[in-house]
Amino acid sequence: MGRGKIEIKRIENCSNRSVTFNKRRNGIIKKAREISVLCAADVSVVIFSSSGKMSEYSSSTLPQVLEKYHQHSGKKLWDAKHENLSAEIDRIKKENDSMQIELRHLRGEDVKSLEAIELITIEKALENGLTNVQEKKLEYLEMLKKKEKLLEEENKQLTFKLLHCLLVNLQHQQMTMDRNMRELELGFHQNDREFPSQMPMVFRMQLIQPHLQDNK
Amino acid sequence: MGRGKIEIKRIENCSNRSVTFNKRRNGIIKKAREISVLCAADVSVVIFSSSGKMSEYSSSTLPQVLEKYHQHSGKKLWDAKHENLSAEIDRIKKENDSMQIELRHLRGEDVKSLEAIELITIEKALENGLTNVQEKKLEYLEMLKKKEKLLEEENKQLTFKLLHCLLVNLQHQQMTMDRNMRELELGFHQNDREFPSQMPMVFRMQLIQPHLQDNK
DNA sequence: AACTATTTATAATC
DNA sequence: TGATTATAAATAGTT
Repeated sequence: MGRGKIEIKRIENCSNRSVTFNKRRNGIIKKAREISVLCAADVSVVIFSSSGKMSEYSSSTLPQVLEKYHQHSGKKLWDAKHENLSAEIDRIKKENDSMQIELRHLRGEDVKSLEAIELITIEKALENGLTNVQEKKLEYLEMLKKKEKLLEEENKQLTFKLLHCLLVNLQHQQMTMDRNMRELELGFHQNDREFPSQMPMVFRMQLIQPHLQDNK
Repeated sequence: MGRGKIEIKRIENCSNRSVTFNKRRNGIIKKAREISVLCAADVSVVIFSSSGKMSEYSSSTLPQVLEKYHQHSGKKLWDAKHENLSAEIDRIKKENDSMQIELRHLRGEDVKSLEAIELITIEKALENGLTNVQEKKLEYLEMLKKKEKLLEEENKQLTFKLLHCLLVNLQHQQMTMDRNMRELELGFHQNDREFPSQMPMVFRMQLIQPHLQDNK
């Protein structure tokens, strides 16, 4: 139906093919809609263009139609996918079970049915694990000790620096007191209220006392 | 297209509907085949008549087309069943992973990242398991000992019975020999070759010797 | 994307 | 049912 008859074979010209595809796709979907209305039929059409674009028409929802298809054709639709999943579930479940058994054995549960050799194997495994874990614990403790030592060392150095600082401070204080004494002795009393010495006595005491406590 | 134009609405006349359905179904499937060839398209058509009869066309297999559909439309096709299975797989996999981790920890592997508290917990678990397993081993050993004792007891009784049997046997032999002696003394020589005594000497020796060894 | 000559599909009829 | 046919619809080639 058209200006000329065409052979039903792949249209090589890409843009021609695309145009024809669109026209015919619309035609099919229109026809599908018509038959579903005219004849109360349930229809699903899914079309992928050669470029991968999808079009669909479905009188009811596609899953519903597929469910019908499924009923009709005896399961063969879902099975592939479904069976893969089921198989995977089985596989994982088995893995699961064996691990569960191993765990139970390692906990010493459920060992009634075991032979002596198995018991010994499990015991070995447990002892092994225990050794490993205790080793790790030891490592951890040693690490803690090292850290402790480092901190102690740091502490020592800080204390040393602090003491040094304290000493300097004391010397400075002494010097100031000496100067004050000298000023007192020389009788510069009128300047005391207007220009107090750089660091007031109270402040000096606050700074000094904690260190004195630390040194106790 | 036909002798007259028709409105697109349900055909009430049942046989008319059936005729139209068949003609149009053939038409759609023909068109589907044509577009798939002309345009290298992937097409699936599923049609159910109002009486429930199914027709289908699919350029590749329907599951393949549906797989494509699935990829395109993101899961909404593989409904409840499928998702249940997927969810179960996820659940089991998680369970699996946690068990695997626990097992690794119990083996003392992979514990670099662990905190001290965790290490101690694992150690406790291992010690617990070890205690349990060793208990079981003890039970097993005791069971073996009991069995041993039972067997020894049984053995003793069997030995006793055997000795008794042996004694009876010896007595019987003695009696036979005595009788033979008496017969010899009484001069019944001619009967010896034709009627040898019930149990020949050689057989008696075979039966007796092993018991003598056991008794040593 | 619209047009149109022609083919194709199909509704009505036999 | 199945074949025929007049006509509607689809569409290939064209603009």
